Amino acid sequence: MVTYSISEVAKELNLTVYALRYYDKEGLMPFVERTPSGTRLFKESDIEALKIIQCLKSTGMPIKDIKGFIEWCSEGDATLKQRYDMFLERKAAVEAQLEELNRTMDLIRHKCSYYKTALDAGTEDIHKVNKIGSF
Amino acid sequence: MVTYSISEVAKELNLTVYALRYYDKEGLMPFVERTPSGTRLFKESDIEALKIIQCLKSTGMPIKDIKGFIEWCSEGDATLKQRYDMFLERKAAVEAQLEELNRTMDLIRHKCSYYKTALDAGTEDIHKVNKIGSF
DNA sequence: ACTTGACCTAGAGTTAACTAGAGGGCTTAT
DNA sequence: ATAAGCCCTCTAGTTAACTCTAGGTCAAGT
Repeated sequence: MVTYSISEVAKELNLTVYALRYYDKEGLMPFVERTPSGTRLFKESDIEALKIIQCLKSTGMPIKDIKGFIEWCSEGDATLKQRYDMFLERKAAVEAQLEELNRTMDLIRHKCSYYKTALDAGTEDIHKVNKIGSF
Repeated sequence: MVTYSISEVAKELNLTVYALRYYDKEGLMPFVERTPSGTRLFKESDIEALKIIQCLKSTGMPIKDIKGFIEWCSEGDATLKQRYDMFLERKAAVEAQLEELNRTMDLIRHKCSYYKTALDAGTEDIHKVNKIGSF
């Protein structure tokens, strides 16, 4: 079976070996096996699991909660409902984040055009004065 | 002129008075005036500025950088280009975040349907076994 | 006059998620 | 057999962004 070293995995997933070892210490990777001398050997399936972990992290889920999910995974079918509910909740969280980020984007775009206009005019006054001064 | 107390502003913007004072200490609110005895008096325009600050924060911009922007604002038209460029950069950052969040959403949705199927079947094996076992 | 409640500053404490350094062990090429 | 390069653990340090506490001021109501 093909395996990967910690630094290969780090490179592949774009994170540091420190971070990977930290995740392991926090209980996010109980499935990763070791050589007799203690070196971690990552399987393809471990890398897939780490991608799920990265996904959950990017929804804003704290590592402790991700650990809980990993534990559910190793408890088998008895925890299917919890895991399903967790993903539904994550989905709602991401939807909310997307909404907020879109609102943010609107404001940013508005500011871009605000400053474009001001820059073309050479002064910000164009925005302040006109309302009163145009009459 | 209508003014607001720090706790009114905190409630309005959905943050704590601690956070507001922290922002002030970090130089994000040099424009907020005080009574002779030192109490902050927030104007309507201050609240608008705080909304921009919140917007920048939600793009992932650190407070130190936001402070830099606030300083540019008080330096007048000489910094128009910097401010414009900053918003363009923020726009790119948010676009990248939206892209990642959408990728995340895809995976989450996939997991939702994965667990829905498993839950209906009563076991996760439905996903593992079928590929080999269905023949 | 005095109590209440909101305000203030300074500074210490908290939390999450790393990040780094010390000290040490395999494995491989010279 | 020894040096290089990667691996390990343990523990301490870092950073951002708050969060809280202590000790004090001030204005309004009773």
